[in-house]
Amino acid sequence: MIELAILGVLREQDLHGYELRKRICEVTGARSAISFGSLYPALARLEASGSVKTVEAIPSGPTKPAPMTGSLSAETSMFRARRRTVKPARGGRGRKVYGITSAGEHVLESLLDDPTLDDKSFHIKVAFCRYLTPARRLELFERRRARVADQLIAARTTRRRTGERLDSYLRSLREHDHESTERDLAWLDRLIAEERALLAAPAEPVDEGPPPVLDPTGGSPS
Amino acid sequence: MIELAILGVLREQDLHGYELRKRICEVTGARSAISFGSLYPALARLEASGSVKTVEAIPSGPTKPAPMTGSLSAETSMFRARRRTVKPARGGRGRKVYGITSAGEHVLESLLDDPTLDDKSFHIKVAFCRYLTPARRLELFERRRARVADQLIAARTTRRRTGERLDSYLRSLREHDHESTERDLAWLDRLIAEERALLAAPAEPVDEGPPPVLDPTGGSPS
DNA sequence: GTCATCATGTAAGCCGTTACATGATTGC
DNA sequence: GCAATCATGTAACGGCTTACATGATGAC
Repeated sequence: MIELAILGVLREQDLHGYELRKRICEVTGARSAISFGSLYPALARLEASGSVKTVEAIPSGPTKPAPMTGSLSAETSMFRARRRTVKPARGGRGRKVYGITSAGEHVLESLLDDPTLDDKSFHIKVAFCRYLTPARRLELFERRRARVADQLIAARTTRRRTGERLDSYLRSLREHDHESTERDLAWLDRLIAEERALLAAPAEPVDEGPPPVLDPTGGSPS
Repeated sequence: MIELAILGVLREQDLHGYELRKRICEVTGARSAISFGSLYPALARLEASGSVKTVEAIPSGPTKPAPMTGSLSAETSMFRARRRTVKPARGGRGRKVYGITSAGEHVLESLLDDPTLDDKSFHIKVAFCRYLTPARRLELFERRRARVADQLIAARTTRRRTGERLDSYLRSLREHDHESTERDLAWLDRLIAEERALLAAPAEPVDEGPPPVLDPTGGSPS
Protein backbone atom coordinates (compact mmCIF):
# COMPACT_ATOMS: atom_id res chain seq x y z
CA MET A 1 0.00 0.00 0.00
CA ILE A 2 2.92 2.30 0.51
CA GLU A 3 3.54 2.38 -3.24
CA LEU A 4 -0.03 3.49 -3.75
CA ALA A 5 0.44 6.41 -1.41
CA ILE A 6 3.73 7.36 -3.04
CA LEU A 7 2.39 7.23 -6.57
CA GLY A 8 -0.78 9.01 -5.55
CA VAL A 9 1.14 11.93 -4.13
CA LEU A 10 3.72 12.04 -6.92
CA ARG A 11 0.92 12.05 -9.45
CA GLU A 12 0.14 15.54 -8.29
CA GLN A 13 3.67 16.89 -8.02
CA ASP A 14 7.32 15.92 -8.08
CA LEU A 15 8.83 15.66 -4.64
CA HIS A 16 11.86 14.31 -2.84
CA GLY A 17 11.53 11.62 -0.22
CA TYR A 18 11.49 13.77 2.85
CA GLU A 19 8.75 16.06 1.58
CA LEU A 20 6.93 13.11 0.10
CA ARG A 21 6.55 11.58 3.51
CA LYS A 22 5.13 14.78 4.94
CA ARG A 23 2.63 15.00 2.11
CA ILE A 24 1.59 11.38 2.59
CA CYS A 25 0.92 12.00 6.25
CA GLU A 26 -1.04 15.13 5.43
CA VAL A 27 -3.13 13.48 2.77
CA THR A 28 -3.84 10.10 4.32
CA GLY A 29 -3.98 11.32 7.89
CA ALA A 30 -1.68 10.75 10.83
CA ARG A 31 -3.10 7.26 11.42
CA SER A 32 -1.17 5.94 8.42
CA ALA A 33 2.14 7.65 8.98
CA ILE A 34 4.97 5.81 7.30
CA SER A 35 8.60 5.66 8.27
CA PHE A 36 11.66 6.48 6.21
CA GLY A 37 12.78 2.91 6.68
CA SER A 38 9.96 1.80 4.44
CA LEU A 39 9.70 4.89 2.26
CA TYR A 40 13.17 4.88 0.74
CA PRO A 41 13.28 1.18 -0.12
CA ALA A 42 9.83 1.57 -1.66
CA LEU A 43 11.05 4.48 -3.78
CA ALA A 44 14.04 2.41 -4.87
CA ARG A 45 11.72 -0.45 -5.87
CA LEU A 46 9.44 1.88 -7.78
CA GLU A 47 12.39 3.41 -9.58
CA ALA A 48 13.79 -0.01 -10.43
CA SER A 49 10.44 -1.05 -11.87
CA GLY A 50 10.16 2.16 -13.85
CA SER A 51 7.16 3.61 -12.05
CA VAL A 52 9.03 6.66 -10.87
CA LYS A 53 12.18 8.39 -12.05
CA THR A 54 14.46 10.94 -10.49
CA VAL A 55 14.04 14.34 -12.06
CA GLU A 56 16.37 17.26 -11.82
CA ALA A 57 15.32 19.74 -9.21
CA ILE A 58 14.31 22.39 -11.67
CA PRO A 59 13.87 25.67 -9.76
CA SER A 60 10.53 26.54 -11.31
CA GLY A 61 9.36 23.65 -13.37
CA PRO A 62 5.94 22.47 -14.49
CA THR A 63 5.15 20.64 -11.26
CA LYS A 64 6.32 23.16 -8.70
CA PRO A 65 9.27 21.38 -7.05
CA ALA A 66 9.21 23.83 -4.13
CA PRO A 67 5.79 22.93 -2.81
CA MET A 68 5.05 25.51 -0.15
CA THR A 69 5.49 23.27 2.78
CA GLY A 70 4.15 25.76 5.22
CA SER A 71 7.13 25.02 7.40
CA LEU A 72 9.06 28.26 7.62
CA SER A 73 12.48 26.70 7.98
CA ALA A 74 11.88 24.32 5.11
CA GLU A 75 10.78 27.09 2.81
CA THR A 76 13.73 29.22 3.73
CA SER A 77 15.99 26.26 3.10
CA MET A 78 14.50 25.74 -0.33
CA PHE A 79 14.94 29.40 -1.07
CA ARG A 80 18.60 29.37 -0.23
CA ALA A 81 19.10 26.21 -2.23
CA ARG A 82 17.54 27.86 -5.22
CA ARG A 83 19.65 30.97 -4.82
CA ARG A 84 22.68 28.76 -4.81
CA THR A 85 21.59 27.55 -8.25
CA VAL A 86 20.70 24.05 -7.04
CA LYS A 87 24.23 22.92 -7.53
CA PRO A 88 24.20 20.17 -4.90
CA ALA A 89 21.07 18.68 -6.44
CA ARG A 90 22.72 15.28 -6.90
CA GLY A 91 26.15 15.64 -5.45
CA GLY A 92 27.38 12.90 -3.13
CA ARG A 93 24.29 12.67 -0.97
CA GLY A 94 21.95 15.47 -1.92
CA ARG A 95 18.23 15.39 -2.27
CA LYS A 96 16.67 13.34 -5.02
CA VAL A 97 13.47 14.62 -6.55
CA TYR A 98 11.16 11.91 -7.84
CA GLY A 99 8.49 12.13 -10.49
CA ILE A 100 5.91 9.64 -11.67
CA THR A 101 6.30 8.06 -15.11
CA SER A 102 3.46 7.18 -17.46
CA ALA A 103 4.09 3.55 -16.54
CA GLY A 104 3.74 4.63 -12.93
CA GLU A 105 0.40 6.18 -13.67
CA HIS A 106 -0.84 2.85 -14.94
CA VAL A 107 0.53 1.12 -11.87
CA LEU A 108 -1.30 3.66 -9.73
CA GLU A 109 -4.54 2.82 -11.48
CA SER A 110 -4.07 -0.91 -11.06
CA LEU A 111 -3.23 -0.44 -7.38
CA LEU A 112 -6.43 1.55 -6.95
CA ASP A 113 -8.29 -1.30 -8.63
CA ASP A 114 -6.84 -4.13 -6.59
CA PRO A 115 -9.40 -5.96 -4.50
CA THR A 116 -7.84 -5.37 -1.07
CA LEU A 117 -10.43 -3.42 0.86
CA ASP A 118 -9.50 -3.40 4.50
CA ASP A 119 -9.95 -0.22 6.51
CA LYS A 120 -6.55 1.22 5.83
CA SER A 121 -6.31 0.31 2.16
CA PHE A 122 -9.70 1.75 1.42
CA HIS A 123 -8.84 4.94 3.22
CA ILE A 124 -5.81 5.48 1.03
CA LYS A 125 -7.69 4.50 -2.09
CA VAL A 126 -10.39 7.07 -1.45
CA ALA A 127 -7.67 9.66 -0.97
CA PHE A 128 -6.54 9.09 -4.54
CA CYS A 129 -9.70 7.83 -6.19
CA ARG A 130 -9.90 10.99 -8.28
CA TYR A 131 -7.45 9.20 -10.59
CA LEU A 132 -10.03 6.53 -11.35
CA THR A 133 -12.77 6.75 -13.94
CA PRO A 134 -16.20 7.39 -12.39
CA ALA A 135 -17.27 3.84 -13.22
CA ARG A 136 -14.32 2.25 -11.45
CA ARG A 137 -14.64 4.64 -8.58
CA LEU A 138 -18.26 3.66 -8.15
CA GLU A 139 -17.23 0.03 -8.21
CA LEU A 140 -14.64 0.69 -5.52
CA PHE A 141 -17.22 2.32 -3.26
CA GLU A 142 -19.74 -0.45 -3.86
CA ARG A 143 -17.31 -3.23 -3.12
CA ARG A 144 -16.36 -1.54 0.11
CA ARG A 145 -20.01 -1.02 0.93
CA ALA A 146 -20.71 -4.72 0.46
CA ARG A 147 -17.88 -5.60 2.78
CA VAL A 148 -18.93 -3.20 5.51
CA ALA A 149 -22.51 -4.41 5.22
CA ASP A 150 -21.27 -7.99 5.68
CA GLN A 151 -19.37 -6.97 8.79
CA LEU A 152 -22.49 -5.37 10.16
CA ILE A 153 -24.55 -8.50 9.60
CA ALA A 154 -21.87 -10.72 11.07
CA ALA A 155 -21.67 -8.48 14.13
CA ARG A 156 -25.42 -8.61 14.60
CA THR A 157 -25.38 -12.40 14.34
CA THR A 158 -22.57 -12.67 16.84
CA ARG A 159 -24.40 -10.37 19.18
CA ARG A 160 -27.47 -12.54 19.01
CA ARG A 161 -25.35 -15.60 19.75
CA THR A 162 -23.38 -14.21 22.63
CA GLY A 163 -26.55 -12.68 23.93
CA GLU A 164 -26.33 -10.23 26.76
CA ARG A 165 -23.76 -12.04 28.85
CA LEU A 166 -21.14 -9.36 28.38
CA ASP A 167 -19.55 -7.05 30.88
CA SER A 168 -20.36 -3.37 30.56
CA TYR A 169 -17.08 -2.42 28.83
CA LEU A 170 -17.46 -5.05 26.16
CA ARG A 171 -21.03 -3.99 25.66
CA SER A 172 -20.10 -0.34 25.34
CA LEU A 173 -17.29 -1.23 22.94
CA ARG A 174 -19.59 -3.27 20.78
CA GLU A 175 -22.23 -0.59 20.75
CA HIS A 176 -19.79 2.14 19.81
CA ASP A 177 -18.29 -0.09 17.15
CA HIS A 178 -21.66 -0.87 15.74
CA GLU A 179 -22.62 2.76 15.49
CA SER A 180 -19.33 3.62 13.84
CA THR A 181 -19.85 0.90 11.27
CA GLU A 182 -23.34 2.15 10.57
CA ARG A 183 -22.01 5.65 10.08
CA ASP A 184 -19.37 4.33 7.71
CA LEU A 185 -22.07 2.60 5.75
CA ALA A 186 -24.14 5.77 5.55
CA TRP A 187 -21.09 7.69 4.36
CA LEU A 188 -20.43 5.10 1.67
CA ASP A 189 -24.05 5.35 0.61
CA ARG A 190 -23.66 9.08 0.20
CA LEU A 191 -20.49 8.63 -1.85
CA ILE A 192 -22.23 6.07 -4.02
CA ALA A 193 -25.27 8.24 -4.55
CA GLU A 194 -23.13 11.19 -5.59
CA GLU A 195 -21.11 9.02 -7.92
CA ARG A 196 -24.24 7.64 -9.52
CA ALA A 197 -25.55 11.13 -10.06
CA LEU A 198 -22.26 12.05 -11.69
CA LEU A 199 -22.43 9.05 -13.99
CA ALA A 200 -26.03 9.71 -14.92
CA ALA A 201 -25.56 13.36 -15.75
CA PRO A 202 -22.04 14.02 -16.99
CA ALA A 203 -22.91 17.57 -17.97
CA GLU A 204 -19.60 19.22 -17.11
CA PRO A 205 -16.31 17.52 -17.90
CA VAL A 206 -15.18 17.10 -14.35
CA ASP A 207 -11.54 16.30 -13.87
CA GLU A 208 -9.23 14.24 -16.02
CA GLY A 209 -11.81 13.62 -18.67
CA PRO A 210 -14.34 11.02 -17.62
CA PRO A 211 -15.76 8.85 -20.36
CA PRO A 212 -19.08 10.44 -21.30
CA VAL A 213 -20.22 7.12 -22.67
CA LEU A 214 -23.96 7.14 -22.26
CA ASP A 215 -25.48 4.49 -24.44
CA PRO A 216 -29.26 4.91 -24.70
CA THR A 217 -29.90 1.16 -24.64
CA GLY A 218 -32.21 1.62 -21.73
CA GLY A 219 -30.00 -0.21 -19.23
CA SER A 220 -30.35 1.35 -15.81
CA PRO A 221 -28.56 -1.19 -13.61
CA SER A 222 -29.01 -0.55 -9.95
CA MET B 1 -1.12 -8.06 20.95
CA ILE B 2 -2.15 -11.57 20.12
CA GLU B 3 -0.97 -12.77 23.51
CA LEU B 4 -3.22 -10.18 25.14
CA ALA B 5 -6.22 -11.51 23.28
CA ILE B 6 -5.33 -15.10 24.12
CA LEU B 7 -4.80 -14.44 27.80
CA GLY B 8 -7.88 -12.27 27.97
CA VAL B 9 -10.07 -15.04 26.61
CA LEU B 10 -8.41 -17.81 28.60
CA ARG B 11 -8.85 -15.76 31.74
CA GLU B 12 -12.54 -16.44 31.43
CA GLN B 13 -12.41 -20.10 30.50
CA ASP B 14 -10.12 -22.90 29.41
CA LEU B 15 -10.21 -23.55 25.69
CA HIS B 16 -8.33 -25.32 22.97
CA GLY B 17 -6.80 -23.39 20.11
CA TYR B 18 -9.53 -23.81 17.58
CA GLU B 19 -12.27 -22.62 19.89
CA LEU B 20 -9.99 -19.96 21.28
CA ARG B 21 -9.70 -18.38 17.88
CA LYS B 22 -13.45 -18.30 17.44
CA ARG B 23 -13.87 -16.66 20.82
CA ILE B 24 -11.22 -14.06 20.04
CA CYS B 25 -13.01 -13.15 16.83
CA GLU B 26 -16.31 -12.93 18.67
CA VAL B 27 -14.97 -10.80 21.46
CA THR B 28 -12.70 -8.42 19.59
CA GLY B 29 -14.79 -8.27 16.43
CA ALA B 30 -14.15 -9.53 12.96
CA ARG B 31 -11.78 -6.64 12.21
CA SER B 32 -9.08 -8.25 14.30
CA ALA B 33 -9.43 -11.84 13.18
CA ILE B 34 -6.27 -13.81 13.70
CA SER B 35 -4.97 -16.80 11.80
CA PHE B 36 -3.93 -20.20 13.11
CA GLY B 37 -0.48 -19.53 11.78
CA SER B 38 -0.03 -16.90 14.45
CA LEU B 39 -2.26 -18.41 17.11
CA TYR B 40 -0.47 -21.71 17.63
CA PRO B 41 3.05 -20.30 17.79
CA ALA B 42 1.77 -17.68 20.22
CA LEU B 43 0.26 -20.40 22.40
CA ALA B 44 3.55 -22.29 22.29
CA ARG B 45 5.42 -19.15 23.35
CA LEU B 46 2.98 -18.48 26.17
CA GLU B 47 3.29 -22.06 27.34
CA ALA B 48 7.09 -21.91 27.20
CA SER B 49 7.06 -18.74 29.27
CA GLY B 50 4.65 -20.26 31.79
CA SER B 51 1.72 -17.96 31.12
CA VAL B 52 -0.54 -20.77 30.02
CA LYS B 53 -0.51 -24.49 30.59
CA THR B 54 -2.26 -27.38 28.96
CA VAL B 55 -4.97 -28.77 31.15
CA GLU B 56 -6.68 -32.08 30.84
CA ALA B 57 -9.96 -31.86 29.02
CA ILE B 58 -12.06 -32.54 32.07
CA PRO B 59 -15.60 -33.38 30.94
CA SER B 60 -17.29 -31.03 33.39
CA GLY B 61 -14.70 -28.99 35.17
CA PRO B 62 -14.81 -25.69 36.98
CA THR B 63 -14.35 -23.65 33.82
CA LYS B 64 -16.77 -25.37 31.51
CA PRO B 65 -14.48 -26.88 28.91
CA ALA B 66 -17.40 -27.54 26.56
CA PRO B 67 -18.38 -23.94 26.08
CA MET B 68 -21.62 -24.06 24.13
CA THR B 69 -20.20 -22.99 20.86
CA GLY B 70 -23.55 -22.46 19.31
CA SER B 71 -22.33 -24.42 16.33
CA LEU B 72 -24.50 -27.50 16.16
CA SER B 73 -21.88 -29.79 14.70
CA ALA B 74 -19.30 -28.67 17.23
CA GLU B 75 -21.62 -29.27 20.12
CA THR B 76 -22.51 -32.69 18.82
CA SER B 77 -18.86 -33.45 18.38
CA MET B 78 -18.11 -32.41 21.92
CA PHE B 79 -20.96 -34.54 23.11
CA ARG B 80 -19.65 -37.62 21.38
CA ALA B 81 -16.17 -36.94 22.63
CA ARG B 82 -17.46 -36.78 26.15
CA ARG B 83 -19.42 -39.98 25.70
CA ARG B 84 -16.23 -41.59 24.54
CA THR B 85 -14.72 -40.54 27.86
CA VAL B 86 -12.33 -38.05 26.31
CA LYS B 87 -9.73 -40.70 25.82
CA PRO B 88 -8.05 -39.14 22.78
CA ALA B 89 -7.54 -35.95 24.73
CA ARG B 90 -3.80 -35.94 24.16
CA GLY B 91 -3.13 -38.91 21.91
CA GLY B 92 -0.88 -38.40 18.92
CA ARG B 93 -2.48 -35.24 17.66
CA GLY B 94 -5.61 -34.58 19.64
CA ARG B 95 -6.94 -31.32 20.93
CA LYS B 96 -5.01 -29.49 23.59
CA VAL B 97 -6.95 -27.49 26.11
CA TYR B 98 -5.15 -24.47 27.48
CA GLY B 99 -5.66 -22.63 30.71
CA ILE B 100 -4.17 -19.47 32.11
CA THR B 101 -1.71 -19.70 35.00
CA SER B 102 -1.42 -17.20 37.82
CA ALA B 103 1.78 -15.98 36.19
CA GLY B 104 -0.27 -15.56 33.02
CA GLU B 105 -2.75 -13.42 34.88
CA HIS B 106 0.02 -11.07 35.86
CA VAL B 107 1.27 -10.99 32.28
CA LEU B 108 -2.24 -10.15 31.17
CA GLU B 109 -2.31 -7.21 33.56
CA SER B 110 1.04 -5.91 32.39
CA LEU B 111 -0.02 -6.24 28.77
CA LEU B 112 -3.12 -4.23 29.54
CA ASP B 113 -0.90 -1.60 31.14
CA ASP B 114 1.62 -1.30 28.35
CA PRO B 115 1.66 2.11 26.71
CA THR B 116 0.83 1.03 23.15
CA LEU B 117 -2.42 2.77 22.35
CA ASP B 118 -3.03 2.56 18.64
CA ASP B 119 -6.54 1.90 17.39
CA LYS B 120 -6.31 -1.85 17.40
CA SER B 121 -4.44 -2.28 20.65
CA PHE B 122 -6.83 -0.04 22.50
CA HIS B 123 -9.80 -1.89 21.10
CA ILE B 124 -8.49 -5.17 22.46
CA LYS B 125 -7.53 -3.60 25.76
CA VAL B 126 -11.03 -2.26 26.29
CA ALA B 127 -12.37 -5.72 25.55
CA PHE B 128 -10.47 -7.06 28.56
CA CYS B 129 -10.16 -3.98 30.75
CA ARG B 130 -12.47 -5.55 33.32
CA TYR B 131 -9.34 -7.31 34.57
CA LEU B 132 -7.79 -3.99 35.52
CA THR B 133 -8.36 -2.10 38.73
CA PRO B 134 -10.68 0.88 38.29
CA ALA B 135 -7.76 3.27 38.74
CA ARG B 136 -5.66 1.66 36.03
CA ARG B 137 -8.65 1.37 33.78
CA LEU B 138 -9.32 5.06 34.15
CA GLU B 139 -5.70 5.76 33.34
CA LEU B 140 -5.99 3.62 30.21
CA PHE B 141 -9.02 5.56 29.03
CA GLU B 142 -7.42 8.90 29.80
CA ARG B 143 -4.19 8.11 27.99
CA ARG B 144 -6.17 7.08 24.95
CA ARG B 145 -8.28 10.21 25.21
CA ALA B 146 -5.17 12.37 25.23
CA ARG B 147 -3.89 10.66 22.13
CA VAL B 148 -7.14 10.97 20.22
CA ALA B 149 -7.41 14.61 21.25
CA ASP B 150 -3.90 15.18 19.89
CA GLN B 151 -4.86 13.59 16.62
CA LEU B 152 -7.85 15.85 16.39
CA ILE B 153 -5.76 18.96 16.95
CA ALA B 154 -3.13 17.82 14.47
CA ALA B 155 -5.83 17.15 11.89
CA ARG B 156 -7.32 20.60 12.41
CA THR B 157 -3.91 22.20 12.01
CA THR B 158 -3.22 20.27 8.84
CA ARG B 159 -6.59 21.24 7.48
CA ARG B 160 -5.86 24.88 8.09
CA ARG B 161 -2.53 24.50 6.31
CA THR B 162 -3.76 22.61 3.29
CA GLY B 163 -6.71 24.94 3.17
CA GLU B 164 -9.51 24.14 0.82
CA ARG B 165 -7.46 23.06 -2.16
CA LEU B 166 -8.65 19.46 -1.92
CA ASP B 167 -10.73 17.47 -4.33
CA SER B 168 -14.19 16.48 -3.20
CA TYR B 169 -13.26 12.91 -2.26
CA LEU B 170 -10.41 13.96 -0.07
CA ARG B 171 -12.62 16.56 1.53
CA SER B 172 -15.36 14.05 2.19
CA LEU B 173 -12.84 11.58 3.57
CA ARG B 174 -11.38 14.14 5.91
CA GLU B 175 -14.77 15.29 7.08
CA HIS B 176 -15.96 11.76 7.77
CA ASP B 177 -12.71 10.98 9.52
CA HIS B 178 -12.97 14.06 11.64
CA GLU B 179 -16.49 13.26 12.72
CA SER B 180 -15.51 9.70 13.57
CA THR B 181 -12.64 10.94 15.69
CA GLU B 182 -14.92 13.35 17.49
CA ARG B 183 -17.36 10.55 18.20
CA ASP B 184 -14.53 8.42 19.51
CA LEU B 185 -13.57 11.23 21.81
CA ALA B 186 -17.10 11.61 23.07
CA TRP B 187 -17.29 7.88 23.72
CA LEU B 188 -14.03 7.99 25.66
CA ASP B 189 -15.39 10.89 27.68
CA ARG B 190 -18.42 8.82 28.58
CA LEU B 191 -16.24 5.89 29.62
CA ILE B 192 -14.08 8.19 31.70
CA ALA B 193 -17.06 9.81 33.38
CA GLU B 194 -18.53 6.44 34.29
CA GLU B 195 -15.20 5.25 35.60
CA ARG B 196 -14.77 8.35 37.72
CA ALA B 197 -18.24 7.86 39.15
CA LEU B 198 -17.34 4.29 39.98
CA LEU B 199 -14.15 5.38 41.71
CA ALA B 200 -15.90 8.09 43.66
CA ALA B 201 -18.69 5.88 44.94
CA PRO B 202 -17.50 2.31 45.28
CA ALA B 203 -20.67 1.28 47.02
CA GLU B 204 -21.12 -2.25 45.75
CA PRO B 205 -18.14 -4.39 44.84
CA VAL B 206 -19.03 -4.72 41.19
CA ASP B 207 -17.65 -7.81 39.54
CA GLU B 208 -19.14 -9.82 36.72
CA GLY B 209 -22.64 -8.51 37.04
CA PRO B 210 -23.93 -5.21 35.77
CA PRO B 211 -23.80 -2.51 38.39
CA PRO B 212 -27.35 -1.90 39.59
CA VAL B 213 -25.95 1.13 41.35
CA LEU B 214 -28.74 3.58 41.63
CA ASP B 215 -27.70 5.92 44.34
CA PRO B 216 -30.35 8.47 45.30
CA THR B 217 -27.66 11.12 45.87
CA GLY B 218 -29.21 13.17 43.15
CA GLY B 219 -26.33 12.52 40.79
CA SER B 220 -27.79 11.61 37.41
CA PRO B 221 -24.75 11.59 35.12
CA SER B 222 -25.33 11.39 31.38
C1' DG C 1 -14.89 -45.25 2.10
C1' DT C 2 -14.95 -40.82 1.46
C1' DC C 3 -15.90 -36.10 2.37
C1' DA C 4 -16.47 -32.13 5.40
C1' DT C 5 -15.18 -30.34 9.53
C1' DC C 6 -12.41 -30.07 13.47
C1' DA C 7 -7.80 -29.58 15.04
C1' DT C 8 -2.73 -28.68 15.32
C1' DG C 9 1.15 -27.38 13.59
C1' DT C 10 5.41 -25.60 10.24
C1' DA C 11 7.66 -22.71 6.60
C1' DA C 12 8.08 -19.00 3.66
C1' DG C 13 7.36 -14.59 2.96
C1' DC C 14 5.34 -9.79 3.17
C1' DC C 15 5.21 -5.47 5.00
C1' DG C 16 6.35 -2.63 8.02
C1' DT C 17 9.00 -0.87 12.14
C1' DT C 18 13.01 0.80 15.07
C1' DA C 19 17.68 1.76 15.43
C1' DC C 20 21.59 2.99 13.38
C1' DA C 21 24.97 5.34 10.03
C1' DT C 22 25.92 9.07 7.12
C1' DG C 23 26.18 13.55 5.44
C1' DA C 24 24.57 18.45 3.78
C1' DT C 25 22.87 23.02 5.21
C1' DT C 26 22.04 26.71 8.02
C1' DG C 27 21.40 29.57 12.21
C1' DC C 28 23.76 31.21 16.01
C1' DG D 1 32.51 25.41 15.49
C1' DC D 2 28.29 23.39 16.98
C1' DA D 3 23.67 22.08 17.24
C1' DA D 4 19.37 21.49 14.83
C1' DT D 5 17.15 20.28 10.93
C1' DC D 6 16.96 18.36 6.49
C1' DA D 7 17.90 14.34 3.83
C1' DT D 8 19.03 9.54 2.40
C1' DG D 9 19.86 5.28 3.24
C1' DT D 10 20.86 0.18 5.60
C1' DA D 11 20.21 -3.75 8.92
C1' DA D 12 17.90 -6.27 12.09
C1' DC D 13 13.95 -7.61 13.64
C1' DG D 14 8.74 -8.28 14.61
C1' DG D 15 4.29 -9.75 13.84
C1' DC D 16 1.18 -11.58 11.12
C1' DT D 17 -0.42 -13.90 6.76
C1' DT D 18 -0.78 -17.58 3.33
C1' DA D 19 0.07 -22.00 1.98
C1' DC D 20 1.11 -26.30 3.13
C1' DA D 21 1.28 -30.89 5.84
C1' DT D 22 -0.89 -33.85 9.00
C1' DG D 23 -4.26 -36.31 11.21
C1' DA D 24 -8.71 -37.35 13.97
C1' DT D 25 -13.78 -37.67 13.87
C1' DG D 26 -18.32 -38.24 12.36
C1' DA D 27 -21.97 -38.03 8.69
C1' DC D 28 -23.71 -40.35 4.90
